[in-house]
Amino acid sequence: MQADKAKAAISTQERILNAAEILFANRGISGTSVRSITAEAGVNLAAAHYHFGSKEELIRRVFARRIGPLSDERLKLLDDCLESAGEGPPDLQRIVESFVCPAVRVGLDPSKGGQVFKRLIGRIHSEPGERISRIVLELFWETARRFQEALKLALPELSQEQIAWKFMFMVGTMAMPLTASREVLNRVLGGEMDAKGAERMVAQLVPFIVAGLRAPAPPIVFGESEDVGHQEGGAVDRGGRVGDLLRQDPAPLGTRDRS
Amino acid sequence: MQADKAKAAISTQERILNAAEILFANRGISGTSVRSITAEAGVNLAAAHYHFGSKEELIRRVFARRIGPLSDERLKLLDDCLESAGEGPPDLQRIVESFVCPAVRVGLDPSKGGQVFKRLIGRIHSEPGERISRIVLELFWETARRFQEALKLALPELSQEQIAWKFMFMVGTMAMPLTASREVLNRVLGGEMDAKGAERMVAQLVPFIVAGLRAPAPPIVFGESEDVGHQEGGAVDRGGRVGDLLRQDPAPLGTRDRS
DNA sequence: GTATGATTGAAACATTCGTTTGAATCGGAC
DNA sequence: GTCCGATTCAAACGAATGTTTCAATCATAC
Repeated sequence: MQADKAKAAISTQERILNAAEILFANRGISGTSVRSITAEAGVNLAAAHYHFGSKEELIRRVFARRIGPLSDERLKLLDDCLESAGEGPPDLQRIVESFVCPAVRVGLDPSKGGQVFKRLIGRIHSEPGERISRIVLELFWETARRFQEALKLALPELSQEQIAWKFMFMVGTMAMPLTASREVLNRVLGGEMDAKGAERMVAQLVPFIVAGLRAPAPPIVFGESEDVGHQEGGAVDRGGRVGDLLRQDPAPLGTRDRS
Repeated sequence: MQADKAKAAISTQERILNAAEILFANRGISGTSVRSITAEAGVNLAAAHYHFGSKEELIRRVFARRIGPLSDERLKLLDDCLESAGEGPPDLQRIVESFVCPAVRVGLDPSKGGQVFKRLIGRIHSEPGERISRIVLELFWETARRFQEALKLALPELSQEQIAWKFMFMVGTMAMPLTASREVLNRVLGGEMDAKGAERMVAQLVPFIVAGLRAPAPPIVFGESEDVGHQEGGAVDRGGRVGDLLRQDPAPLGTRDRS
């Protein structure tokens, strides 16, 4: 009874947002119609436009509802990390965990949509298209800025551009397992993906990112080759081979006929 | 004249594929209509269905045209790498370069669409939706399998699951800068993104991935805490804090009201 | 030249899209 | 009860979607 009441107490707005979230996560945004959202929500079509005005505004609300709390938690953890670091450089791993764990945890909670939120969060960082990326960017930008600042403190030897790229790599590394469909995950992993598997994923993910962030990158040189000092770890470009690889004949990727 | 002839010699099929590629990269797949493709290509609407039968088949052809040569080149570089390694373990950095550089180079070539192909390649690894991910998966799967094998040779101490996750991280790390819209890139980087900037990006990207792959990850434990041996690099989970972070109260991300 | 098959053209197909309309219904305030 | 704003409903709007049709056109072989 109480449960029924609670269920019935879900407002039309929330039901629309919940349905939209599920469909956005599964079919993408352009691939989801307002009609399918209202049908899934069990409400009238006009209700969507009555409460949100337009599909674009509905999209914004769907993402904002999740990005807001997500950003709050990320920034709270980041603040804790920065505070306990005092004057010294903050702990890199804690910065990464502050960014990654809140996003992943939502996918682990079985009481919620489970995979649904996870893929939506993943899509936040991967869904393209000018309109959508602008929505996400404006909601996500403050968090991005704060974490780049923190990375700069933890890795003071890096330039601003290097920080920006590394931050982007971090986002991408995290977004990929979150975005991937269950089908792809099962195929790549060769088995079902469960909550425990997700936990093991994070256990791999954080060290991966931390090591990547710490990796000595070649200074921004204007020549191509140069004896880069520290070979430790081997993660250093060896005399411009990457540059060479990038300058090869690009024909096989170009206008080669494949009619 | 020669140029005109060459221009005019572009078949209708190719013009459709080229236009579709550009629009897919810029607006996404669901966001691109067949009409907009044929309009951009300057051909009749019916030509698309005459040559490709359906939009789905057109999508498949657009991606196959690029993934094919891309996979060929990736695997060729990988074979070179494995061959020169002989019996011993292959060089990890060369494996990464074999995977990353062919994908990035296509975005550096100014004679082609430039950003266009790059974003399409990026989208290959990020565009979701059951249909599309299945298309990409079947085209990409062989390459994924081969590179995971190579990673297993280079990192024999890792389990199959760990290899799978690390491979996924590598794909995500690479896909993010490729997928991101120019607007996002400019915002994050604080300036225009040119060919030289892309080259610097790869110079950061490869060391990031290599270090991430090499990062000692915690063994798959069933308890939560344990003294992990090598602290080198610090990229090791310290006594289950990640696990703790993942098990916190998830309320702020859940059904919190934000009407 | 004609005949033939491949390709293109303009138009329409039925369906779905986002959005709007106006009447019907609901829940409280008075 | 009456009133009124908020909400829901069925229905329709025009535009856009993927697809099909069929005549017109092209290139080429005869």
